[in-house]
Amino acid sequence: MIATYTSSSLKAELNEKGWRLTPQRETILNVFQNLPKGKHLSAEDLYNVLQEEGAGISLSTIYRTLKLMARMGILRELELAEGHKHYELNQPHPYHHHHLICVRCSKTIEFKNDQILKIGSKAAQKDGYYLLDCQLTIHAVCPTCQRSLMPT
Amino acid sequence: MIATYTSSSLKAELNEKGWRLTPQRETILNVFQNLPKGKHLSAEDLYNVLQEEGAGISLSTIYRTLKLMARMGILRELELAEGHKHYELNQPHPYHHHHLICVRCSKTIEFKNDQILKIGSKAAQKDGYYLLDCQLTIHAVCPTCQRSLMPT
DNA sequence: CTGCTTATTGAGAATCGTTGTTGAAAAGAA
DNA sequence: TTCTTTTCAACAACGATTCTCAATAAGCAG
Ligand SMILES: [Mn+2]
Ligand SMILES: [Mn+2]
Ligand SMILES: [Zn+2]
Ligand SMILES: [Zn+2]
Repeated sequence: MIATYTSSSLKAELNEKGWRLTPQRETILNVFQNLPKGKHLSAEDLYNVLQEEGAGISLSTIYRTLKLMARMGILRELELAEGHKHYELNQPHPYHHHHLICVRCSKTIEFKNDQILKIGSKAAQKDGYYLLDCQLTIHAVCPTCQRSLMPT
Repeated sequence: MIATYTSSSLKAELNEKGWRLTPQRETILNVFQNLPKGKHLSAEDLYNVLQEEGAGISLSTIYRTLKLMARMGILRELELAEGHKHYELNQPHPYHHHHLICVRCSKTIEFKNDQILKIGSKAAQKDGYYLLDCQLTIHAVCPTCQRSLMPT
């Protein structure tokens, strides 16, 4: 987990594995770096953001880039109970955080806890795994949905 | 989180919300209750198991039941990096556990940690959420895949 | 037990997020 | 530059999940 990527550190990390730095990849990383705290983007969200900014990157490239960056540990891939994945920068302590999700309305709250990352690192290390991301996901029912009479 | 459901405790919990106990729901819960430790089932896995057992339950019903039971907190819905969801019984301490997943080959290891559930409960409680499930998911690269020269 | 109301089922069609395929363009090496 | 390899955009294809709807059967009140 690197705190902030620059063009050249991104290039270095890509080249190390035989990949290339393209304008598209640089642009996409930039969007995530300038994202407000607590904001998560789906592939389609990102596509729309880029359209508005005039940087028309194809959906295919977006999907490929998101997956690539998630596998490199640059982005976190989140399942926020909406039928599609969301992504955000994978930042180290003290920005590292977790998600509390309402399974009914999908409202999501972020929270921090210093122990989690330690527990996760230790678990990965114990079996010789190289840690990419460590997320505590809490599925729950929010106060509003608890009050709602509607079942389901 | 209830340790073991019987026909009647399941019925009670369903009826409380205006739902009904059907033979299909009872059968499906039974499959999970008799599943070997560490085994997870996808919707299609479950469909096949039921076919072999002679209890032909339709895929539609399986999907509906899995979602229902996950929302009730009876089952856990897991994202094990294979493009589809997996399910297992949602059991309390000391059976409650977490998952360490290789993002390349999807190999999954289960591990336990007593603190996690406490941390999760506290986080949910703080915001008035009703806890259903709490899972620490670790994305990593397994030793074998680290050695493999193949990128991606 | 009987009948009524309404949740649930099964079969298949439909949806939609994601992945695969292709020829063209761009990056990196020499 | 020139050659080789990777990446791109566009669109087709895929597959997991959801939806639709007529038929069935829980649950409940009498
Ligand atoms: Mn977040
Ligand atoms: Mn498990
Ligand atoms: Zn809610
Ligand atoms: Zn692996």
